[in-house]
Amino acid sequence: MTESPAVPTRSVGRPRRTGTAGQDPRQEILDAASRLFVERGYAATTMTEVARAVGLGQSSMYYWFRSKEDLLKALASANRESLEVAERLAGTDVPAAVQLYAVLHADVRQMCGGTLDFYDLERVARAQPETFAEILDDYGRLRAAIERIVRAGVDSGEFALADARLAAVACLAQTEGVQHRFRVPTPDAAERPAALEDPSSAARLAATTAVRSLLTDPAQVADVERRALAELAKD
Amino acid sequence: MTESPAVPTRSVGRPRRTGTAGQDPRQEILDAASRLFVERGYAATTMTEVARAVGLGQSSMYYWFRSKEDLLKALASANRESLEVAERLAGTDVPAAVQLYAVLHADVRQMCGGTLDFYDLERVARAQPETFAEILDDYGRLRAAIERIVRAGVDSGEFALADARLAAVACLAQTEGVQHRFRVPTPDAAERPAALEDPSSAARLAATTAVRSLLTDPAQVADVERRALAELAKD
DNA sequence: GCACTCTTTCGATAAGTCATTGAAACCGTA
DNA sequence: TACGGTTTCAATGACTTATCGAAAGAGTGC
Repeated sequence: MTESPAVPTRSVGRPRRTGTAGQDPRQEILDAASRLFVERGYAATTMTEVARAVGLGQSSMYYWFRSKEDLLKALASANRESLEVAERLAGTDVPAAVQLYAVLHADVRQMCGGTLDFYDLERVARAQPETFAEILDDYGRLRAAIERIVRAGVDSGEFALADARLAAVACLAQTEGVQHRFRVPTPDAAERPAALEDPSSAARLAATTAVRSLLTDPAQVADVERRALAELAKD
Repeated sequence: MTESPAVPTRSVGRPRRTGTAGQDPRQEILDAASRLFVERGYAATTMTEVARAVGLGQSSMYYWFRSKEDLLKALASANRESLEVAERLAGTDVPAAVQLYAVLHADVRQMCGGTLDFYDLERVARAQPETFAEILDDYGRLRAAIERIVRAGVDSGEFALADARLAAVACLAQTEGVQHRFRVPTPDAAERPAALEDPSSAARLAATTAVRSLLTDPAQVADVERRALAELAKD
């Protein structure tokens, strides 16, 4: 019986009332919070509930995280995958439509894959701009990148004439809206369409819709999608 | 001095500590709440703040409204203008693209004109389905109406082949997303584009984008817009 | 002037939230 | 066995929504 224990239950510090003991409390808190945030949403989840889920008292939560917002921040994947995609494709001769599709697809996939509703995160981030400076900054850079791509597409004739700034806002509104609808069942409680079952499907819907709304020749959207997915697979 | 008082200050019931006296406290509460919800958002506004704004004590709020959600509900315009538009155009020979544009335009205009963020309202409504049954029901009917229009458009050849259910979700995601971005400054704190200054502009952006993403021939969107706005002006 | 009702407001209070603080409990080690 | 480091807890504060009974006025009939 000299095996390494399956449950190390490392015992440092005062033991818990519940008797439980995790090997990595911080991670366990993140896991539980992640689960609960998905189930009930950020605002409706209390620190007491998260604490109980990992066998801790409410006040002990604040040993591992300074605040509830801190917990949220730790769950928010800071660096947007979509930004990396945008920067990787920036200098290349990949058509603007393909670039836009790839960026939007990556954006939606990441948002849907995470445990947080984008709008929840946005609300808290806007209330604490210093704490979430990195995330807010990333958002601005993503918007600027999309704006550049749209402008390039208009110049090359791929996209119909449009206000690039407005088009970028519309693209992001689309991705964020689809993300929300992916995460939250429709208000009328109708079942979620099968095509919104997984993050990739949601990403396809949002990217296809947004790119199609800009294309001069919408028939090309299938081709654009194919090439964009190929680009994304290059990682 | 027998003039009707400019400020009736009707005096029924125990006088207020503040000395103030409104002629229609319920309406004054709604006005103050409306203003504060726009400024700080629903969640961040406390009943105490609303009470103070109208010169009442916190607990007196509950004489006029059963709860904070009740206050929200009173501010949420129950019947969606967009639904009336959809029903009015339903049987006519107005092209599907025009119908869709008109419905989405009306939807966004109403959402942006109101004082509540759609997502705030949705969150509360989902937590209290019985109380907000009417609103949730309206949402379902709107979605169904959009689905019908999309289906008709695909049949007539105006729209490219699409899953009507999914397309409807994408349309609503677009309108809701644009509404949110109209209401809340972009997270990166960049100034709001001039074209998002008023509800009608936001409505045009969302409707144009959504309809264009469906049209077989996107060049027709200008014409569709013209006809749709003409239809809306018929009221 | 005096009860009586009706409307409206208030103060006190309950229960639940996030967050802080100082003490307590356990480990390893000198 | 005393001491420092780590982790937990109980107690508590400030703030929130919400409830309750009492209180303060107007109007009415007498």
